[in-house]
Amino acid sequence: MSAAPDLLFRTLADPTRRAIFERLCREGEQTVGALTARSGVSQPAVSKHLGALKQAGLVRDRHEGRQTHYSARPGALNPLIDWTGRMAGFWQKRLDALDDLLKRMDQ
Amino acid sequence: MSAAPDLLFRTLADPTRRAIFERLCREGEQTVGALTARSGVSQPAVSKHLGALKQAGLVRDRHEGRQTHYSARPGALNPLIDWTGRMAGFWQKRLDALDDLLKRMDQ
DNA sequence: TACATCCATAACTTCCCAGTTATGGATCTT
DNA sequence: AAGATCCATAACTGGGAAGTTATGGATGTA
Repeated sequence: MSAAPDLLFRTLADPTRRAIFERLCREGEQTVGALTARSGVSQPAVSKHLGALKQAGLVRDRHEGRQTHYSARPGALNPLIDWTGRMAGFWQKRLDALDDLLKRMDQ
Repeated sequence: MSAAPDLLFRTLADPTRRAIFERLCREGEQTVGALTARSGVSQPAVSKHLGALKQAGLVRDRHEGRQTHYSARPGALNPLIDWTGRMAGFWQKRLDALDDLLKRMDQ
């Protein structure tokens, strides 16, 4: 069930897509048009990225008339935080084990 | 100087490569042969992944005779932790601003 | 109604990258 | 010295994904 980090890493690996997500985090809800304006790519490309972000649970969309508003869902980053924490944890655990060993050797 | 997260995300996006890094975190230093044995891919593929991990600063290598030992460098994950923290921070900051606004409207 | 705007999807092209096999240098073994 | 083992690099192939243009549905506006 470690599939969550995989999708998150894959989704955030693309710079354009990550930039869109960052903008949504910084500036809050945005329409597709607003995001397209300063993205450097075409509108369909932005829509596709937003689709990927949505599938990864990183954004929400809200329809209002003919425009769609997207907003970030930072909670979706939790599996990423967990993963990094786990990696650091393994490291620490092995350090502790080494520490123990050294203490036992010391006496 | 936000190039660090980019390289990290790109490097960790590949499942095989991330699995190698995870094993190094969990079990500590490993030779290329040991990593290849349970990786599901060929030895050259593993070498290539290790090269990518090394270039991203995620692993160290140590030569000993004809074998090369690789070990994880969890400190390299710091830019990732910073990035996620920053995203969550933006979110929180906007929540606080909203809170302020509501308070001012309330009185 | 007719036209314009906003967004999503389809169809296509291009390019990057993960994987392979082949090979060679370096080191250990006999 | 000869053979075997470990690893890295080169050369190549295939698949996927990010980008484009074209288009259409839905909604707002004249």
